[in-house]
Amino acid sequence: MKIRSRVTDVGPHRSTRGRETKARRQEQILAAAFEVFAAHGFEAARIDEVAERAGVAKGTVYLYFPNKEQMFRAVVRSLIRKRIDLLVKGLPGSSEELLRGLISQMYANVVRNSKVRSIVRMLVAESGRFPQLADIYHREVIIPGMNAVREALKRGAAAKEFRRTKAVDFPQIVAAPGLLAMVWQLLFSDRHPLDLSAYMQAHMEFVMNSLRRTKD
Amino acid sequence: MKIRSRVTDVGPHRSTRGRETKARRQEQILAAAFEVFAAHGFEAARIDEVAERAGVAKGTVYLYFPNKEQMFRAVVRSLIRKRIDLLVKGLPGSSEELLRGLISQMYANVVRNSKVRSIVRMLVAESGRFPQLADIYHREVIIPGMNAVREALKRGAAAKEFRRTKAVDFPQIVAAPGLLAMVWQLLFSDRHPLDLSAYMQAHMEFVMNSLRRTKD
Amino acid sequence: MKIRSRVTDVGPHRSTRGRETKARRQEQILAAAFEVFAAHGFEAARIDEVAERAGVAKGTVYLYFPNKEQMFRAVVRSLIRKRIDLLVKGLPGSSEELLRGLISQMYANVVRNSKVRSIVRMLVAESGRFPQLADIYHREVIIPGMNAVREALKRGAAAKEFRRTKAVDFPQIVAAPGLLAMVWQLLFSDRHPLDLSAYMQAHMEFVMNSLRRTKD
Amino acid sequence: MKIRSRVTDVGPHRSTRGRETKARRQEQILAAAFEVFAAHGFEAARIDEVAERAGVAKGTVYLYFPNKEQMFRAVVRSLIRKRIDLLVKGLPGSSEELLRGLISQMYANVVRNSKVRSIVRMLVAESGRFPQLADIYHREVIIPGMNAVREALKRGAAAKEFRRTKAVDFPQIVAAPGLLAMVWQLLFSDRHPLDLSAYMQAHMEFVMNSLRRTKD
DNA sequence: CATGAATGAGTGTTCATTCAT
DNA sequence: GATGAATGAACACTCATTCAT
Repeated sequence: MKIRSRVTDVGPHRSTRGRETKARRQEQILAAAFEVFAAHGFEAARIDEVAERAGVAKGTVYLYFPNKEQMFRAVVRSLIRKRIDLLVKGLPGSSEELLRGLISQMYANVVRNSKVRSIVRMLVAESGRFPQLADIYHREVIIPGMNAVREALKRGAAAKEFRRTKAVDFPQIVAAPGLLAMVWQLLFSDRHPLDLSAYMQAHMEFVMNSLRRTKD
Repeated sequence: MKIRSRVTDVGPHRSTRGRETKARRQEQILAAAFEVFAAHGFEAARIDEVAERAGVAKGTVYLYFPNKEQMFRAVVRSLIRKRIDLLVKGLPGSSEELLRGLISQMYANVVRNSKVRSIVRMLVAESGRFPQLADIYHREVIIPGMNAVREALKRGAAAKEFRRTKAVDFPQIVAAPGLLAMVWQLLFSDRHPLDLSAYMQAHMEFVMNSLRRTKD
Repeated sequence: MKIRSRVTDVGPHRSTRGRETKARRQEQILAAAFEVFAAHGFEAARIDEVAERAGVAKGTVYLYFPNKEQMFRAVVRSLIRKRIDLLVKGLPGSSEELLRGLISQMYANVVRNSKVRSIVRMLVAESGRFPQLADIYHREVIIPGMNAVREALKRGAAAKEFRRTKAVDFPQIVAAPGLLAMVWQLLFSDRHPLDLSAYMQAHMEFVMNSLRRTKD
Repeated sequence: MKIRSRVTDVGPHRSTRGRETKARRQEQILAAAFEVFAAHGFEAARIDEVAERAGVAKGTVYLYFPNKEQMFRAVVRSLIRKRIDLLVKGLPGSSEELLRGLISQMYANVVRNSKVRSIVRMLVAESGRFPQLADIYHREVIIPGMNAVREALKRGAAAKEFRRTKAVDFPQIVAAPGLLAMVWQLLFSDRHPLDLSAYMQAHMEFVMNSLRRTKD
């Protein structure tokens, strides 16, 4: 084990070179690789740039990943893994509250999260080249998310709170505006920004209007 | 070695063919370029492959496009132009019928159209590199589409057919499930196919439930 | 900036282990290096593989050899040294018996010895890069071997047992089939194996027929 | 030897760039590649150097050979093909004359030919990596050569000119001194040159002494 | 002494672009 | 115009060598 002095980081001279643990290095490079892949896509990403951003030499990158492709896979996988549980958290209260909570979470953790946006972009861009990654995403993110929504719809229907709806078979429909918001930000954020708060409210209103049995 | 018939290709003197061959060539190359860009993305696309698919020599491509980037731009622009008007067609009948028609059109012309899917993929993938293209798409496709939906919503509200909804400010929400279906097909089509007909019905039901003032 | 304390480099106390370990390590590495160089040639040999086969870390190799080139030289030199005396052993009996003994030895110790074959291969392959090594081989192996044969030829001629022959000036000629057998094995051993015993007999018969004065 | 096109070379201005036929370019590069491979071996050979010697850009090399390995194979194959027939020429006169002719040819065309020496070096050096090439050499050069010698031995025996010898089973033995001379030149030419003429005479004398039935 | 992580110059190969015919 | 051979800059990846621990 190495004696890592936190103090020296702010020392008179940045010790750029390898002081960090192997795992830390791995993460450094992974983080740098994410940035580069997210910015340019797989093919246009340069290992040189990854190395530079990670603060290591080019060769060092290859001590941690056998090649560019595996590096890309590792990047996407590691990022997908991090968001899963956030979606399928607890399920308390009335069905409406529950569903609102899920949607709210989706916006907080997914739509507003620029990393997640980047993952989605990368998946869309490279799904031809790396279909397995889309698969992982489907299994780890989409399915859990859909199940959570479906559960809420069923519970609401059972409690006569929600009407019966085909959306039980396609819970994606409920979440779709969230995806649209993500894509919107990917494509138009600078020139045609979206008021996400108002958008989310409209989204929720739209969903609840569709589901609620009693009319106001 | 290739069996290349030299004779038929270039006549020794003014080739009798090709008056408008010029324009046709342009289109051939454009079509080939679309296929290649759609399949591989900008960076991984090979001019070689474009030329081969277009049935011309590599050098010829450069007679029609100054470089790869302009070629890409031309491809996307030409494709965007073609779909616009389909969405904003006539607006007859009841508001519900109108809206259903719009959604139905969206599925027929957009969601189910693999070219459009490819455009979306390319836009998502390359919007970092070519932001203007997203702009064009926004102007030519998104805005007209949103206006059409908004118009239907307003008309329905004016006729007391639809309830008042914030979705008027964000007509994207109504169409969002269509986008989701497109992305779904891009990412998961092979391994987790989507029953588009049932999905569209669920989508419509969901929308109409949300908008209709009278309950069934 | 690195804070390198020169003092700590010298261990605080003499390491009790490894007295002759030093020499043993040297040999381990040398043996491993031979295998690797023999298998791949100088340029294609990997220090990594040498270290692995020697059971040491890569850096350790550099404690015993300043660089790859010196390592190669050491390998070849050490191997050349080991075979010399075997050829020039005692010279008893009739000249024919003597010569037969020399040839027999050559097959037993040289032709059939895969290490020697590897040396020859390495010399042939790398003589352009390392001409001194060929020199050593010439001095330590070729010259002694030629002298032994020449001596036998002279003795046989003096005893009227052998006829006078120009081969005295080129004793290589007598041994040449042995070299051919080695090269044959290097190039064709797997697909076109050589029956070495029969070959050696034919070789001896051919030599003796050439040298003997009386005819059978 | 190359048939250098006379006319175009003396053009008004040395057109260094691609004027030559595709086939000619191929040969240029092949010739350059031979030089480089012969000088350094496969692994140490640099494509850069090949290109430079061929007077083309590095990329051009890859228009003619898909990769370094195929280039190497092509080099060796093309060289092997050129020498075959020279060995198995006509078979006139007495058996001794015939055999002397064969040996003489071997020295003139093989031993003294530096290209052939280089091939042998390359085969020895790289036979581990490219065993098929040794195979080709065996089939195209060794076997024909051995057959020619065997034929001469048989004919001589049938005519009672030569004695019966096991060398019929191993004609390599008769030619072995030629190989030794080649290897000698590869290894020792500069520092310990060989008087090839005297050597060849000694070789022939040695062979004839071994084969002739009548004694002088 | 030994280690093995880190380095970075160097190599094979690709590919957008040019240009002589 | 059309061709496709040629170019050379650029990139992924390797590996001998160094050095902090």
